[in-house]
Amino acid sequence: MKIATFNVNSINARLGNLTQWLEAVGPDIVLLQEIKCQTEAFPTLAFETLGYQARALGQKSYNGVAILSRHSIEDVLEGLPGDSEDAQARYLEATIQGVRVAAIYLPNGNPIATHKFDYKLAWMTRLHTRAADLLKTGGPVVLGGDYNVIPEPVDCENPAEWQDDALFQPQSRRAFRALLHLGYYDAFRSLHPEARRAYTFWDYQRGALQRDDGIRIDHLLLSPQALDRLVSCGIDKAPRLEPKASDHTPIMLELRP
DNA sequence: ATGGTAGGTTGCCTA
Repeated sequence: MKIATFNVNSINARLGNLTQWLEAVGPDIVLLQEIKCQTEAFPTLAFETLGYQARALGQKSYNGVAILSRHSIEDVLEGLPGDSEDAQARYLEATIQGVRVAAIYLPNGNPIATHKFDYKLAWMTRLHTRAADLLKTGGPVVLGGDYNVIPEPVDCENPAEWQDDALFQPQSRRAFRALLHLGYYDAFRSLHPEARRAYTFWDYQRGALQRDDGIRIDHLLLSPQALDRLVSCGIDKAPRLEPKASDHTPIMLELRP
């Protein structure tokens, strides 16, 4: 079973790019972020035509997550537990073929001297709690999404450039590491410990793509039971090179049955 | 030190 995560930066702006990629690659499950539309406005029909069911959790203008699946989507959880006041659409969880999956759009957190960074860290604390609960089920769990965290210096081309950025702050990196210490595995890093210049995001600005000035911030975290089934994991750079591309590119893994 | 690009909304915010 192939599971991918892809921050599309507007589902409507990316409909052509995304459907082309789905047809070319044929993932079983796709975890989407930044759909940037309201739940009811999600273009479900376009995906049903390609054989995918869809579940979305959106809001006006910003954020928004969704799950596409060739298999039935069950036991959906909308929103990250832990703060009933939080209206931002950043978390969607479901069971597909016995695997518990989550589409995560972790807050960016910039600028760091503002409440936005506090919100990011608080959100990561809530994610930690939820991730711990999911581990206790003892089943396969795949937490995929745009974590907005550069885990290590090797996960960016130019660490100095990110020194004052929320994505590379010690607190952000520590909170990401804490998820691993719970017992989760970074699928890409587990299989490719020595990989360099393995990026999932290149800014639209300053010719970042042309200079390969990227960062690895889209991650697939696996419970031990999912890791046991891990066959492969890779970043597909091709979509980022297409016209009208998202600033992110998908990362995908395969689980054996 | 600044501003560069993209998307959605609306006269600007987020990334």
